[in-house]
This record gives sequence, structure tokens and C-alpha cells, in this order.
Amino acid sequence: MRLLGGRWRLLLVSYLLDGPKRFSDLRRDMPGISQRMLTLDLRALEEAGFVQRTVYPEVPVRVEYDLTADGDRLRPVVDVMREFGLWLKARDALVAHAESESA
Amino acid sequence: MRLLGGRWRLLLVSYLLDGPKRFSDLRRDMPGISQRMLTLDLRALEEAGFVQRTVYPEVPVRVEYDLTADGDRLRPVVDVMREFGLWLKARDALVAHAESESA
DNA sequence: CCGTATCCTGGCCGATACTG
DNA sequence: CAGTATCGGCCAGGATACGG
Repeated sequence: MRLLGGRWRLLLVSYLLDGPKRFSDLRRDMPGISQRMLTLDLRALEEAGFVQRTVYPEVPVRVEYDLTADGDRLRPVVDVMREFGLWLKARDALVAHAESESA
Repeated sequence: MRLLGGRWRLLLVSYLLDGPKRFSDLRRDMPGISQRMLTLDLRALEEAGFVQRTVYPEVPVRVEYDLTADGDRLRPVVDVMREFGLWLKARDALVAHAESESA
């Protein structure tokens, strides 16, 4: 939980599971995240050995983020969390519907 | 993550998966948690419909916490997190060992 | 035994401005 | 394009004391 407990990290990993992404790709995928948090979370995942950062010295510069083999170990975690999240959303929608019926 | 992101909640659920527990049982199981956080997290899980709280009006009073059917849906989440946590711990132990060798 | 009330601290996180 | 620097709000979480 210390590693994954942040608001964005697991979501970030879930996008990287699809393949390498550029910084701007991730910003687009995650509307609402600040540049600062994206950087901080990427750095934390990099230090933990889950993300590989590659800089291509072009102009303008291109930076790619990719999961390492260790990072790919997060796939089952992401999958089960995603499944649970969907179920939870469906359940709460049902509850809300039932309440509007009785009202 | 909003629901489960706290430091203790998933651990709390993992203990409740074994069966109903009393407040004092949970305090024993989770050394380091404050009475305050235990209460707050139990209340949050109760409000979310994952935990059933039962008060037995004896003297002294006995209170039991049990997972609901919905709460039991967290079992796969707990399982996968536990597995990942164990793997991570083993990996970091290996890394620490390798570093002490090279030093 | 099972809490609540109160106070306090650290760090998550966002907003904004600036740079190679 | 891909960041860094700085400031500040807010809230999770801990410590302590008290109550039914």
C-alpha cells in the first residue's frame, strides 16, 4: 500500500501495461493529473524498479516510459482492482436506482 | 483507491476474511494501529456496506465485526495484494543481499 | 471493553510560474 | 516536449485524555 497507495500510481501502471508511453501520452490519458504528480509518481515507480525511463536526444526531446519485467508483475494487481472497481460502480448504481424508485 | 487506499483498510479486511472479530482482536492483530484509525476505518467499511457491526449488550459490552456478502468480494483483491507484497519483499531481500555481497 | 474528543503533524496533491 | 521550483491547502493519521 505504501508503494501503490497514491491516487494515481496504479492507474498510471495500468496505462503502461499497454506498452511504452511518452510523457505527453500519459498526460492525455490521465486528465486531472498535474504535471508535478505525474513526474513524482513516474520517478517513484522508476526508483522502485517498475518503470524504465528512456530519453531520446532529439529536438524536441522525446522521453519514453516502459514497464520493466518487475513492473509487469503488477498486471494481476491492476486486473483485480479494475474488476473490483467495475463491480463497485455497478453496485452503487443499483443502490442509487433503488433509492430513486422508493422516493 | 479512494475506498481502499488507506494504510490499514485492506489489512483490516484481510483479517476479517478469516471470520468475525472483536474490536480487541483486531487491535491485537494489527500492532501499530491507533484506536482512532481502527474505529474510523471500521466505520468507513461499514458505511460502504462491506462490514456488519453487531453489539452484544453484555457487561462488559462485546462488539463483533463481520464481512458482509459484498465485503467477501474483496477476497480476490486481498489475495492478489498479499501475493504481490510477498513477492516484493522477497525481491527486495534479494537486492539487499546482492548489495551486501558486492560491498 | 469499546469506544469519542481534541489537538497536532507530516505529507499528498494541486496551482502556478519558469526552463533546456 | 518534458520537465523543475515554489507555495500552500487539506486531510490521513498519531498521541493523549476522557466516557458509557
